[in-house]
Amino acid sequence: MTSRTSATSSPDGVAIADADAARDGVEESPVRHIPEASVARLPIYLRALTGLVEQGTETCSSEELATATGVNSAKLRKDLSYLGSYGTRGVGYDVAYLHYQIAREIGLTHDWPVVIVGIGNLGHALANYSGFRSRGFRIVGLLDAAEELTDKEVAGLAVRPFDDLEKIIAEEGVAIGVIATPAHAAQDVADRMVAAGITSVLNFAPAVLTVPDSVGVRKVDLSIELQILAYHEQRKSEETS
Amino acid sequence: MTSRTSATSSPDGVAIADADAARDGVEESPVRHIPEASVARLPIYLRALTGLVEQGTETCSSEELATATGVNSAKLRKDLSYLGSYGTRGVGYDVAYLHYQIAREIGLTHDWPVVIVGIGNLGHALANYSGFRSRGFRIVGLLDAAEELTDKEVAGLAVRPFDDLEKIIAEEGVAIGVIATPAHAAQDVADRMVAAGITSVLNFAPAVLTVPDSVGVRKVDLSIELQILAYHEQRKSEETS
DNA sequence: TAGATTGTTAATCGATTAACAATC
DNA sequence: TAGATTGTTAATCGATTAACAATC
Repeated sequence: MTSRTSATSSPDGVAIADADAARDGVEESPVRHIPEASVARLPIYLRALTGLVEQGTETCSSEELATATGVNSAKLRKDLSYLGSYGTRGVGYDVAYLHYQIAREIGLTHDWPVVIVGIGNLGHALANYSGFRSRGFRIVGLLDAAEELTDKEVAGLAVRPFDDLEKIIAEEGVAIGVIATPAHAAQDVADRMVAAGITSVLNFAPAVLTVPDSVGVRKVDLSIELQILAYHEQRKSEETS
Repeated sequence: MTSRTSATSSPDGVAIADADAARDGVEESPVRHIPEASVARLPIYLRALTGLVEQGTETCSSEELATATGVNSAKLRKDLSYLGSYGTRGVGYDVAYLHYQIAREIGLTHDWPVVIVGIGNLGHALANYSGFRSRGFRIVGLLDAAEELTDKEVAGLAVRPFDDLEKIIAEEGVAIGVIATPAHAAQDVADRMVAAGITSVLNFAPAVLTVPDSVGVRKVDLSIELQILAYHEQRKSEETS
């Protein structure tokens, strides 16, 4: 409820969202609820649209966008219909306009300061990942508990001691934290993030995190995907029909 | 249908699965179909069980395992019931036994040689990721098109030119390939992998891959997860109730 | 036998998708 | 007007979960 306090009281103009939120809140009344499965596909459509914009394509049909993203076209139209009616019957969608509407819906028209904790191989890769910066995410802190990493430069940023966490979160108004530490450290990092005001956590550590209900957590597990592939691979060789 | 040819004709004993498959095929008749959503949770249960084994816990209830994994206990029991009846009413599950059964179901009791193509930051992180090795995945090739990387040592393996792909796949009987290249190179890499006999692809590149139906593809997109978090983060600040 | 916990049933919920009326 | 394509309906499919009989 009263969660984003530190994220909105930023002194240096990074503070976000609330003015827009108030406006949007007035105009779109019934708190449109977009199904989780649809939300998860919006970034996929967005990337395909970015590609079309770069190609100079001005208009596309749901069929074309569906092919480009590997999604069923009826599903795609239904997904888009949750956002509003941004297409034109008989014509299709204006690429640039739809791109903007999806970006706005996801929140990518905001500025999202992010901290990454744990600058091992993975943290290093994440810090350099261009897909973050290009989508409104701004890395404002790389932190690691290992003293030997302090002040080393990674992706143009000096690594800082983990104990600077609270200070950076407060100064920059950080709402989103990324955990790329070993499993045993993850819960402690999450606790400190939450205490400092972070309300969304992206967890790469192989650990289940306990956080208050008001805090969003998503988990990426590299080995789980590989295991799911192995399961299907094994099934293929078992096919004796 | 006739897909895994090169993966099974390996000359050096890496060839896998087929003997086991024949045996299993005889014993478990009706080609048990495990729902996709359940398959995706098996690795999560497996990890929790690994933790319990390490703690020396011998038995656990569905309730305990559910709490440890953040899953509803009824759902967990239903998931496990697809594998067989491995629990004891009134008692719970034998941790070591259940661990083995899940590992066997996923295929982690096999040896899975894997190649990684694209040794940038992410490929580097993947090569060093301990979660692969500890689960039966064995990295047998790190490949990159950039000549300046050739013969550099990463995770104890010399990086090899991309053109060695077919040779390594044939020699080692590789069925699973990991793509960690930039988006523009991903489809070409996938095509060459498939032509060389690979039947499962884990794709980290931000691109939609086109492969034959017989080839399994899973996609991990780091920025998509962050965008989904941003969506929910934005919704939190819009709550005007 | 009494207590505990599994494995399964069945109700519910949510997601997918073919089909088509609306409309450009 | 004719052709094209959206936005929506409704049927279907799959996943979740409370409840409980089976059974240790």
